[in-house]
Amino acid sequence: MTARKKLTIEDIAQKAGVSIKTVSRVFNNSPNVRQQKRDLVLGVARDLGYRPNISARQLASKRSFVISHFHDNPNTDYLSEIYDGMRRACSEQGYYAVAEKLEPQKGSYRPALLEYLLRYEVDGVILSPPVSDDETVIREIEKRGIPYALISPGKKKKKGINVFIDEKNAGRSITEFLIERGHERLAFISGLDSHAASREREAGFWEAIEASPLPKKNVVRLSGNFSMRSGFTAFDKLMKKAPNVTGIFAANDEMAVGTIVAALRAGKKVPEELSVVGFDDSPFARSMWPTITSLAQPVDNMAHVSTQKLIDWIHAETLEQSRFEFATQIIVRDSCP
Amino acid sequence: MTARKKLTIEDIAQKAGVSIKTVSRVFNNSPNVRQQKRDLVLGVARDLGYRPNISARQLASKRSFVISHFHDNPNTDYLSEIYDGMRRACSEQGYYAVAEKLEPQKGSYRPALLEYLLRYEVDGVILSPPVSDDETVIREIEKRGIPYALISPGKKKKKGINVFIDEKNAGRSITEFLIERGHERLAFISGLDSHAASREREAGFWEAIEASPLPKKNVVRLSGNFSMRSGFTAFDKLMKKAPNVTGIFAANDEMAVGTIVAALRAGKKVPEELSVVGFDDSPFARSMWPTITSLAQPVDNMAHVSTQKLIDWIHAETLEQSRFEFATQIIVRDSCP
DNA sequence: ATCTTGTTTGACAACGTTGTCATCTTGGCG
DNA sequence: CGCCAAGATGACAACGTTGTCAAACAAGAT
Repeated sequence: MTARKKLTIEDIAQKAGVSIKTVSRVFNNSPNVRQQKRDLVLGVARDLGYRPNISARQLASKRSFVISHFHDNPNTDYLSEIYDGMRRACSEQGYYAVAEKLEPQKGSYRPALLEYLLRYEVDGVILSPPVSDDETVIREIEKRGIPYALISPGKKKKKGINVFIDEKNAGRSITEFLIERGHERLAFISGLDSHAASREREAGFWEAIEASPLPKKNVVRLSGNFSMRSGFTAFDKLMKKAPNVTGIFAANDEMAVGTIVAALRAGKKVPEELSVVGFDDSPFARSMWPTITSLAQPVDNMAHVSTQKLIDWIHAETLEQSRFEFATQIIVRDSCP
Repeated sequence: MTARKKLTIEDIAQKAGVSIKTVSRVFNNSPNVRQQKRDLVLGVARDLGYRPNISARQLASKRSFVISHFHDNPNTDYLSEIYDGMRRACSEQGYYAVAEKLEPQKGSYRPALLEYLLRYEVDGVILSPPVSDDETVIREIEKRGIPYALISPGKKKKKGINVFIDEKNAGRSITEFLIERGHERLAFISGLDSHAASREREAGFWEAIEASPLPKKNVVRLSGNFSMRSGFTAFDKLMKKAPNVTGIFAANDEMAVGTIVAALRAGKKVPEELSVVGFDDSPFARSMWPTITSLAQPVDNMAHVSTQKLIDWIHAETLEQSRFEFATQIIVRDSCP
């Protein structure tokens, strides 16, 4: 049973009574094959359990069938969701999904990236924040004519695929959520200003404030860096600056956790005395106590779609639609019910 | 500059004045090549920047150059460390590292795993806990003659590579650490009993207790499931059962975080009134407040070594040493200084 | 019917390696 | 000095696909 003979395109061709080239066409969705033959070949292939040999394909077609995700974000939950989405799309199409971490050495990612592109001759690249904001890297990839997708708050000028949520709008809507719950003294804890996402979320926050009757002096802005620890620190500073704040919007869930921990330590009850909302709907948000109200973005799906579109692009060699916006959702939990 | 011609083995052979077969031998570390020629070829290859074409290699040698990590652990920090270690080892040797998540459907992982093994014909497999404890899966892999490595508390009977730490000893030593700090009323919060690692850590805990003068009635055992939330719940139960406990050993860091959060909420000061130690030295341990004393295992290095040894095994077709034990280290932080 | 044009099909040569096997060196030994 | 075994080298055929191009076929126009 182990010694099952390996099937080749030739076996299928013979069994179906066509040439190997026709089988090849069928498996590549090439045009100019009669529907009847297509079905026949597909049927035979399914019966015998045939799968095209990836290496031979690579060699003959000079493509690598590798899609590579370059990242430099320490949030492994986020990365793993992206990888899952990629993996699904890749496996549907017989591609390899690989992930490559970029070490931010002296602000330049290029050595590792170039080495990689050359070595594996990847067919497509996916970038996630913050490296997806790095113009140099994008130029480098464009220069080589490699199709790419950015998961990133989209500026419209890029050539590649761009999947994104409207970060500003999302920031605005979760702030409005806070305001609607009756909070009149608010605080925003920022992430790293170098991340476009953080800036956008903050812009949304201020939009909501402007649009509300709340006086600006009731509002405090603290800077964090996306880490749990920075949420913690921010809370302590907040208690000095504005101890009567009742609603906090942290630019991600990790900082929200930090904030809540600090609040508990300081004897503040969450959510009775202080409401906190986060962003990302990470596993933290579900497993913290109290569970955290957060803004969810469909990361897995974004990765899936971007990979699919990337593969379409590779095949078609032309890109019709390049920008894909995704809807977000506020997940209401205990930290701001 | 983009149009740099692609180099093949033939170019190197010509430039070095040898046959392509000799170049091939050099790049495969095959025996029977004079050292002088070896150096010559290597030199030419370096000068020209030649890299063997992976697909052609795969096709000709009938190997896939893919090492696949199968996992079913929700801890993405852990997984990502493993992936990093793998990736390093793979890239040193021109292999692909891929990771595949297994959905535990009705207790059987086989469909996805088999599909994968057949499809990509992986050269080697790495399993991490808990799937590394699944005998069925291991048998399935052995049946196909695929070299594999287990990252797992090692039982000695397996055929494959086994990298591990002595979980029991580690559990014992961090418990001793707690006892040495003068704690006399202790609690242990377990992970999932289905994980060998959790059982071993607990065994170590009890060993330390037995070896100490502490009466067993001063010791409480609570069951958790490795989640932050379960640490939280465990603390609440603990306060009912044994409110005067002063030292807690949680079987992983996430539960330690949960425990500390619950303690803060209950108004207990950590570490002044309650010390907590965790296990794994995950990013949580560093970013929580207070930072968490934890037992670190060299995951990245374990993954790196297991991948290297796996590749050696693939090349040698025989395995000389199969068990590799790694040292652990207690990282002292604020939660139990 | 016949021609034209476009669609469908297949034969065969790539693709860049490694495996096999035959041949050529080298060095030790009688 | 010649012989032999072991080591070093190379020629050439795989490996399983896709690309190219020519041939066969179908359908519509004349």
